[in-house]
Amino acid sequence: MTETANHEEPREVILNSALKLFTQKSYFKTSITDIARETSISSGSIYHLFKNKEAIAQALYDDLVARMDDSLAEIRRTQETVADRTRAVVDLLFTLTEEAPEVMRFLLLSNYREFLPLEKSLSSSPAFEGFREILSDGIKNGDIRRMSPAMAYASFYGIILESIRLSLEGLLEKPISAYNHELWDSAWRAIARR
Amino acid sequence: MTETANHEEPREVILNSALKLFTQKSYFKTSITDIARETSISSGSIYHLFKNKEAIAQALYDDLVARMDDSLAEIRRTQETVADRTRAVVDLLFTLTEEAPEVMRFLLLSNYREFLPLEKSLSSSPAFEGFREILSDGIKNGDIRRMSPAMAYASFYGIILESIRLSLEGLLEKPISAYNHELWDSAWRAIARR
DNA sequence: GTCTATACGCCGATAGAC
DNA sequence: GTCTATCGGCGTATAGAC
Repeated sequence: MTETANHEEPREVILNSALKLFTQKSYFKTSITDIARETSISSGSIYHLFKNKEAIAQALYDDLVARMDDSLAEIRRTQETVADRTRAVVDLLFTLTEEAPEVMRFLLLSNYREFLPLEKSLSSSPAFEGFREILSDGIKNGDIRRMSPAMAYASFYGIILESIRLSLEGLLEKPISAYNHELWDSAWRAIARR
Repeated sequence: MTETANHEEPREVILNSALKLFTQKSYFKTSITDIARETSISSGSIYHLFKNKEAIAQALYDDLVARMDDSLAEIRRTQETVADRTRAVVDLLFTLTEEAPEVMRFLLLSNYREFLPLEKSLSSSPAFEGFREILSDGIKNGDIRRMSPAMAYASFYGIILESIRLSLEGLLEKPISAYNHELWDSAWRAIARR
C-alpha cells in the first residue's frame, strides 16, 4: 500500500470502470478510449498498467473469482452442516446479486470465455468447485440422496443461478432476497434425502 | 420454393455458417469475410441478402426460436398432462443439445443480446413463455404446489438448463440424454405437490 | 443476384516527450 | 508514470461491372 487509503489506485479505478462498461455494453463494444474517457486516465497510462485490453478483463475476472473464493472459505469456517453451508452460499450469491449486480452480470451473463479463451467455465472455478464439494460432503453423510456430484450441483445451483438470471433480467417482481427461503427450500428439496 | 429440393438456398447456407462461426468463435470475432470464405459466397452477395451483419444474427435467432415454438405447439397437441408435457419439453431440449449443440450454444451461452440489443431474453421468448404456462396450468390444477410461476419456472428449468450448460461445457460424463429421467425427477420434485 | 474492388472509420497498440 | 499524437490494420459496408 503506497497510497493514502481514501484515494483509489488507478488499477482499481480502471477495473471498476471496465466492469461497468463490459456489463453495460459488452467487452467487444467497449474500447480502450471508452475506459480512458470514463476514468479520466489516458489510454497511454492504461497501457502502462495493463499489457492489453484482454489483460484488463483477465485481472477483473481473477479479482472477482478470488473474492468469491475468499467468501466461500469464510463460510466453511463459520458454518458446520451441509444445510447451513448451502444456505450461506445462497445468501452470498443473492446479496451479491443485489449489491453488486454487475459482478453477477459479468460472471454469469457475459460469456467471458469469448474474450478470455483460456479461462475455465465458472462452474469449474475454485469457488464453484467448492460449492460442489459441499454437496459431495452431503452425499457422503446422507443429508443428500445418492446421486453424482454433477447432478446434485445442477439440481441445487441450477435453481439458484436461474433465479439470479431472472432477477438480473428484471423478471422477478421482488428483489431476489425476498425469495431466499423459498428458493433454498426448492433447491434443497431437489436433492435432499427425503 | 423456387429452388430444387436438394440444393440449399444461399440464405440457409449463410445462416448455417453463421451459426457455426458465431458459436465457435463468437459473433464479434466472426467477420463477414469469414462467412464469405466458409460459404464460398462473396461478401457482396451476402450484403445483397442481408442488410448487415446484425440482420444475419437476427434472422438466425428468429428461425431458431420459431422452430422451438413449433416444437412446443406439437407437444401441447400430443401430450395431455402437465407431467407428460414437461417430460416432452425436457426430451426436446436434451435431444437438441445432443443433435444440434450449436443451437443450444447460441441460445443459451452466446449472450445474443449483446449483438441483438432489442431482443428479449430467452426466458421471455414465446417458447419459454409457453414452458412457463404449462407450469402455471400445473399450479392451477394442483399437480404443482402453490408458488409464483416465476419460482416454478426457475426451479424446474433451472435444473434442466444448468444441466444442458454442463453438458455443452463437457462437464458431464455421459451424454445428457442418459440423465433424462433422473433430471426430470429432480426438477419435478422441486415443484411437485408432494 | 453474383461478383471484385475499394472506401473509410474505428480501435488496439506504440512512440516518445515530460 | 502520465500524457499526446499517431500508425497500422482490420472489418463493415458500398459501388458498380457483369
